[in-house]
Amino acid sequence: MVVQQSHAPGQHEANERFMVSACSQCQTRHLSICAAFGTEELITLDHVVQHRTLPPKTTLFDFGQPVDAVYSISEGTVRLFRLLSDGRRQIVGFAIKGAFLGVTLPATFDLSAESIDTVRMCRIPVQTFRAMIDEKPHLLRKLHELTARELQAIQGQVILLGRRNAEERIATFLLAHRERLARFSPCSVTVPLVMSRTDIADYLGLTIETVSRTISKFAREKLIVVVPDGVRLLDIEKLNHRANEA
Amino acid sequence: MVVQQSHAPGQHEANERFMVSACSQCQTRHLSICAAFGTEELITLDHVVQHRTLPPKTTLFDFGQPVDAVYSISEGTVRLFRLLSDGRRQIVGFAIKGAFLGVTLPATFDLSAESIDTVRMCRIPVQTFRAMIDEKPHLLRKLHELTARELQAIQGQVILLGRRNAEERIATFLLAHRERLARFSPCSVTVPLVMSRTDIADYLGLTIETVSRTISKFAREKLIVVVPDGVRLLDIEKLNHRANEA
DNA sequence: CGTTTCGTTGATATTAATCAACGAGCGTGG
DNA sequence: CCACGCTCGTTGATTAATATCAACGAAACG
Repeated sequence: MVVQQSHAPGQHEANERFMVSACSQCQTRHLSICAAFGTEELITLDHVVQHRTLPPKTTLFDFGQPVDAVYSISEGTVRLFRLLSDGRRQIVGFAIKGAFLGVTLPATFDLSAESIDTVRMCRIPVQTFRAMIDEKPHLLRKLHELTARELQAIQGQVILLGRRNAEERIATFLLAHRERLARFSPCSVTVPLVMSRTDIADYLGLTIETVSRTISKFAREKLIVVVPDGVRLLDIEKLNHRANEA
Repeated sequence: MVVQQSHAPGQHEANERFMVSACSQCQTRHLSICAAFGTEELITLDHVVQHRTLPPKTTLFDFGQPVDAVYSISEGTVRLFRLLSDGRRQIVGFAIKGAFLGVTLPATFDLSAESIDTVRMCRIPVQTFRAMIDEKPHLLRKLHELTARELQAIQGQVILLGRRNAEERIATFLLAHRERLARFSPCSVTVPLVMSRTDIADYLGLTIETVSRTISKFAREKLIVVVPDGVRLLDIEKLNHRANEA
């Protein structure tokens, strides 16, 4: 669904001539909704998909906007959020490699989305996508599966926000984020955090100060070490215990 | 999907002889997933569906249990929740008439469910349901639609729990609950609350005391009146303002 | 090199939780 | 039928957790 990596200007066209399908070569394909496509469908897809690279802090779409396209993220991190009228923000999730934005196929976006770092993505016009769903029950099945997975994930978020304290939230977040990233990068105790403390705070229903203090506390207790753009988990055992406290 | 109402013992068999399909006579059919079924399918359904009436405070299923059946609620209220090991409870939703439990088709239940009051429901063995989905793309479409709607609803819950204070939560809950109930009963300013204050607290991520105090405060301010088993909304305008404060 | 953003830390304020007491309603059993 | 014991909701007093306000240093940025 996305070409493997950026090419020198001249090389790009060359690739298009040689490759049967750029989407079929896509590294994130098997992680994404595109895993549901067969070879011919991928070729069809090549003609409708728009590959885009977004700089950091770019809006993908805004809450309430009519849905004109759906997105598959192939690199980078996107924050999905809602703003209250007074500026309070709740981040509902971080979309990373393989994420599909638009599982609910709403008429208007039910969330806003912004790139955090540089994001590569595939944009599919929604009418095209709907047409494909109508043709292929298999795709609808995959879409339902993705929606179901998302629903289950967000149920966890509800429990976190409703009934867990600051320490449990941070510990849970670090462990869960590591887990998510482990799907690609070899499983490491170093958890890269491309999002800011403010993003983490708005995701966990806390303030930036509480996030900072709790991370500092964990560091003081030697559960983690803060490293540039992330944390290294020193004691996953104990961290897990702090996540499921009591 | 469910017969209209309970019958005298002898009458029940009589009805079965006369009616083409009990499910086709179901009052809640058009509100539920069964709206996706055609006439012949409803007849098929009659043979696999188990109609059950549960007394209050009865477990429908427990978190982690293998999913053996899915449920359609035709009367009463069910609480859907997760328990933490120390007894903290987070209610994720209240299922009422027309609700379908099992939209994500998981292998094991991702929530626990208990009747709050007397609940009438239709139980469909999961393998039967899966088989129907495999045959009918239309049903899968409906299921996806339900899952999507649920996902959108729970996103609202995340925003509520993450970024709204006690007053906003209570006001939002009362208005939203009224809205949900308005689908059946003629739209009234009286909101029946079958669930206890503890249930409301566990749904809104608060304590029972905070719920009680906030409701009392709204009553003192003449926004609502507490009536037996519910509240009457006196000033929906202002209540709405309190819900979306700032 | 100034300026802005970001993360950290400290002091204080505020919200909601906790602890505690009480009264009303309800079901049970004497 | 009444008395007892529950559960439930309410309210008050206090505590604890987290938010808010404020200051600062370091890194990033133009």
